[in-house]
Amino acid sequence: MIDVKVLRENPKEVKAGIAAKKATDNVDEILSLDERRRELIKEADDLKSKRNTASKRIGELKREKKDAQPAIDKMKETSDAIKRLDDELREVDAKFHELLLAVPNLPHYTAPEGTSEKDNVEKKQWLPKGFSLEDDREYLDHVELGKRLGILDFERGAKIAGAGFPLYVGKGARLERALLNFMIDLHLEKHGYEEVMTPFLANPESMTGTGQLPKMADDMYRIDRDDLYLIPTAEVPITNIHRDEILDEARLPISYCGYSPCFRREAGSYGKDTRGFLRVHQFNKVEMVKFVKPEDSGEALQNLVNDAEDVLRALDIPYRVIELCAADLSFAAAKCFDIETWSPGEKKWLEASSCSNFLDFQARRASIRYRSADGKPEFVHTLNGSGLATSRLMVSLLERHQTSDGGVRVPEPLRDYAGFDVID
RNA sequence: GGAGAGGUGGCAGAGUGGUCGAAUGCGGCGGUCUUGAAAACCGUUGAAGGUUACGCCUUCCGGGGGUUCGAAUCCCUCCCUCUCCGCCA
Repeated sequence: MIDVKVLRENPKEVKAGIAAKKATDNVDEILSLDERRRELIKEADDLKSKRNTASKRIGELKREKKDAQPAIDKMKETSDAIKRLDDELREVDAKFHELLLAVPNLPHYTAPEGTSEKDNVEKKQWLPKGFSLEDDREYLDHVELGKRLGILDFERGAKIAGAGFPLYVGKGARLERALLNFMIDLHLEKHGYEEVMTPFLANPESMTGTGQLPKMADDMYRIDRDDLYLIPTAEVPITNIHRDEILDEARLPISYCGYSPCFRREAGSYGKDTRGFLRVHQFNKVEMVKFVKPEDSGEALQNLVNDAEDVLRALDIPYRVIELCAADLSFAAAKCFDIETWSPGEKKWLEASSCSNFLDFQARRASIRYRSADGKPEFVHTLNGSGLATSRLMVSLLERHQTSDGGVRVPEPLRDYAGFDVID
């Protein structure tokens, strides 16, 4: 959530940020509601002050066994007036909050300008030794490989739940599990994260806290009778661990890492990237989340990206890092780097990670604060990044490490986890 | 799922219609004492909003709504926690 004070004082900047994100500009409406809201608060508060004084007086009269009726009759009018003002305030305030929650985070001033994903900036490319993107070798794609080796069964997954719900079989299932465990252990042991395992369903408050609601409502699976959502990412439960808390300054920075399945309806993207793992309704992901002091979030984002990259270097998988331009930033993000892995079978880059700095945007929505040295509670900055999502990572892994005879060589760091060196 | 009990400040725990933002204890912070520390004693110690100034006002006792001149206290509703029973990985 954006700071109302910023909105009041710099409406032009806010409008520019909204425009850069190609979001709906409701700034003027918010400002007029804010003005009305403050008028009502002032009027009501003044009357309440009166009421409190008179109320005390009535108490005194009663105790002295004097006639309090005239005072009570008079108070009735004041009370009615307060009720009317509070009723209107409630309406105005609800609308005000609703609109405020719909304002996206503003792009960070260092985020590249741009009008679409075409303006994203490639920051780096990492290729394994001896690997070339122009390799003219014939690569089988992951769907073909998975079928031949009997490790992925998309047809039966579809039978069980529907298209986009993958079924892993045999060494496929075990490789997936190995991958997840390897990534989690790497982040815990080498990068200093603390592991969490969270609920995979979350309530509307949590979804609003991280910014999935209200905007992404149609992209989530919802369990109507319990008013719960299946999480689209572990970012939601992990960030909400500290919702409505004031943390001790000494506890920061906090770095959590956790596995979760992710559920996405992918509404509106039917027919796009439908093959195999490219776009699925359920996938596995290891997520990293950080809570830091405001002055540390810039550096924390760099570390987050590096922690994710580390996985790919260890697995010897080609990747590149992209910085998203303002127009391509998600609703809550101020700055974001995507990591894309190379798919030799598809001959294209696949988004396998997204590392974002939200500044105080989520913290404000979820009320996550810390007590600073001078004793005043302040909002933390939150960040998160995939480290990484296995679905697309699995595509790159299988295709990149396939052998000339149609098998797959398991990257060295995964062998102990998997219990085998090759799939053939 | 059924029955019961309960949700109050960082924690524990009083408070059943008016002087209650809320006793008391613990913890935290500051001070006195001390060579230093402990103990003891004294003081202080929540958040949000409004106004704007460093003062005043308002709100907040699980969430929401209501009754009343006035609600932590009464009513309705939802959520959560605990105990017992049932079911179950």
